[in-house]
Amino acid sequence: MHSNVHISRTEAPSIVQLASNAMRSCALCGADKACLPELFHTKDAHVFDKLIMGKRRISRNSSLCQEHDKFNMLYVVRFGQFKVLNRDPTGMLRVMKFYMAGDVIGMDAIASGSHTVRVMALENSEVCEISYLHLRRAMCEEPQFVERFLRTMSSALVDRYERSSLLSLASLDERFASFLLDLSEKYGRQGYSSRAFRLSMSRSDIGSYLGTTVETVSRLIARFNAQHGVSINGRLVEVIDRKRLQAVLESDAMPRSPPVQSPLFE
Amino acid sequence: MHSNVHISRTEAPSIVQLASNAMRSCALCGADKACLPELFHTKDAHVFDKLIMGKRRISRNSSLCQEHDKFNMLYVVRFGQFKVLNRDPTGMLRVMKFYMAGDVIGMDAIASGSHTVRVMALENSEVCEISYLHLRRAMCEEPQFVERFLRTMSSALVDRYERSSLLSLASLDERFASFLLDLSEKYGRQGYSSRAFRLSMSRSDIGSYLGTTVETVSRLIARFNAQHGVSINGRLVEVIDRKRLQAVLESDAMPRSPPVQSPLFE
DNA sequence: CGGACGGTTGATCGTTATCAAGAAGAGTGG
DNA sequence: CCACTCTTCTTGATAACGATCAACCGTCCG
Repeated sequence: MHSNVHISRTEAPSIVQLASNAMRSCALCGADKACLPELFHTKDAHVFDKLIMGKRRISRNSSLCQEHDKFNMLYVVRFGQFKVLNRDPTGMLRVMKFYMAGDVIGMDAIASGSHTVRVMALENSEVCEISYLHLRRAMCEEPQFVERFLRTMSSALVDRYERSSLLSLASLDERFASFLLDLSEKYGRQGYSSRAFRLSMSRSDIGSYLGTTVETVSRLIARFNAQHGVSINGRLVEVIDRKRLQAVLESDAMPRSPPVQSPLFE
Repeated sequence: MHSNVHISRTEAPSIVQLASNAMRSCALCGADKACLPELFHTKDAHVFDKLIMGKRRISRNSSLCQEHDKFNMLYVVRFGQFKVLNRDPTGMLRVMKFYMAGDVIGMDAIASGSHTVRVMALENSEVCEISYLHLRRAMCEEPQFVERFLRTMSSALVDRYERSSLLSLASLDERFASFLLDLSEKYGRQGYSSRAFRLSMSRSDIGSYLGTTVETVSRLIARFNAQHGVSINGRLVEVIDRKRLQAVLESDAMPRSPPVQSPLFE
């Protein structure tokens, strides 16, 4: 039935794979549109090329790095997807974040010199390795590089409130709608369809990310298919009626009451 | 009764206040022990001093910065405390983080050039203003400064998973225990007592941070006083039995304990 | 004094975790 | 290609936890 539902996601990478070992240049890399949205800039391409130490394949379900691994390299996702696992205060591993092409991995480790989270591939993936040592050296020589890297870290900071914000939502319907819309937007930005895409994570990954259980995710999906303008079949997602999906987030709307519980002032 | 429960927290700052306008040097600043745990390093003090553009007082319940404010300055908390408010996907403001002395504020804004969150003082507070322009200039001149700043941003990254981790915890008991232990540890690192301290945030701030309501926070406190080795009276917290508090988090840590599951009964 | 605010407590109801079982895929080896 | 197994996913029944609504208390402030 819906067994070969790959859409077009893996096509571009698969073409590039053959040449990938010989090809270090970002300018020539087939992934350049999706990749390095902040760090990369065409006029710096020659500088940046020197920093790419190599590429690394990570097969589905194996880890790019984990807690306590020594830190040498930053990684930029070339193609594929990853999940970030971190321990909650009771010691359970939870999914904190999903990475896609162009995302920079490893900046957490700069502070302590070793990685703080496990990063696991959701599908067969490839990353570019960037030597942190070389990057720092490059920053001394080309000061505009400093600014660029600071911006990259800064937007990672902003981004980290995302799941925290999502978990603030009282109802799971809101969380799930928010999750889907966010994914859709990310696929859109990558140049894929934001209307139809394939989930690369399991139901239990979704559950972990949303702060709930597999069973509830299953029920959410059933209910969203029936009521909220999407069609989720296996891992294939189709956004039938985006407005209806967005409405889940706006339903809470009490017309114009101050949404905060902080004192009025001014 | 417990009306003047200030413990010793504000003493050191209050001594410094008088001289604060004249005194820009980190080396002379009374807050130096608590402040700048990463960015500051004694041998760089002379460089760093040049970056401090001034100090700024923020009175209780007013904002240091908010969404869309233009970004010029980073701030380092000199004394006092702040909460960070961010909008969840439905538009409600939620408490994402509490800042204490030494924390660096504003790094989110580097990417976009404007602030992304509201930062509000929980008590009368003071920050050092650091010109981002000057900081970048300093980084060009003194390369080891780059490394230091990257480390500061990196540990901010690690830190941002904290609330996300906390909200992953299923039960509110776990979240609240985690919250208290974390606060206790932070006060300890600041040189104050980790056994007794004063909450500077309201119950509803706590509720927002923990992802619950004021009422539930109230009930949590009552129950924790009775059962979990703490005494919380108004805003005064005393950790009576730390192990008991920690035990709340360890309840389900190990693989298989012997609960009641047996189909046989007597 | 009255009103606003922060905090506590009570009663009720709904959402969601949990336990349990079964269905559907995916991988493996014959 | 099929039979087997293991994992992932779905569905059902039940109970508990926490949100919600509502009332009340104490404090601060004009």
